[in-house]
Amino acid sequence: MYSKELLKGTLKTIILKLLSENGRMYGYQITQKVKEITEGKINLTEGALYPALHKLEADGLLMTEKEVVGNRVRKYYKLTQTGNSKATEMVDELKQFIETLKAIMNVAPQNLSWSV
Amino acid sequence: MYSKELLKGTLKTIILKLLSENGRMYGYQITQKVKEITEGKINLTEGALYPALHKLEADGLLMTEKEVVGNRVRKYYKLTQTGNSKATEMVDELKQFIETLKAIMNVAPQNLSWSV
DNA sequence: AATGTATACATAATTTTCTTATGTATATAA
DNA sequence: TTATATACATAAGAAAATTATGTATACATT
Repeated sequence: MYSKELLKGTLKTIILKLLSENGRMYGYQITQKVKEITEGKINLTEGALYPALHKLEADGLLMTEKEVVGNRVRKYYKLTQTGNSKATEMVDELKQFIETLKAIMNVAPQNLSWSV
Repeated sequence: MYSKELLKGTLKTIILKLLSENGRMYGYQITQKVKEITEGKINLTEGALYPALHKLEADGLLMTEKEVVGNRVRKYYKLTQTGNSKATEMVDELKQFIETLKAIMNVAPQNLSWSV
């Protein structure tokens, strides 16, 4: 498990990315999918996930469908049209940010600018 | 410029990494160095940087040296021994986290598990 | 002389976004 | 009946940023 604070700022992008691939998903399914893909290294907590989903819905990026499975109500989320383009945008930005971060993390140790 | 929220959670690691390479740096220099390495894509604000530096010092990861340059006092930060090992640790964790994020961002579109 | 920009530090108010804890409820296995 | 898994939700609190502001020096431009 990673230090929790690394996840900050990336949660919404992760949600949008998963929905853009899977069409529709419900909350618990998202937590399980993330656990699966990351081999348990990222564990989405409900206290982070549900408020994020509600925020994305309130912002018009997601829409919901309720479905009764067994004796329970599941709430499926899927991207709206706006959400779809926003997903592409945010995923692209995150990918670029990742490259930028790598640039920082891999700068050569010591300043070699004086060497010939 | 990236959406600001992406930086969340990575600032301290960036600071520690830069200090582990450059020996010692002062605040303003750190902002300029980040701007340079990232080609302006990441812009550290003072409101984020200085509190982070103070926190790292309070936690014993950084120590300071004041130096008068011209007519101004510069405050140089450098890693303590604890800070040094912590830097390595946090950089490693961030690198792994980056790989995990990439795994999420690059999962194949659509679920192909039914295909032979 | 005044204005703007760069350098250099700092902090306060506010907002965002998490963590942690808690609550409700069904289903199943031990 | 107890624990675990499934499934949702929210409230209290903490952490970490943004935005705004303040101080001060130095230099270039108007």
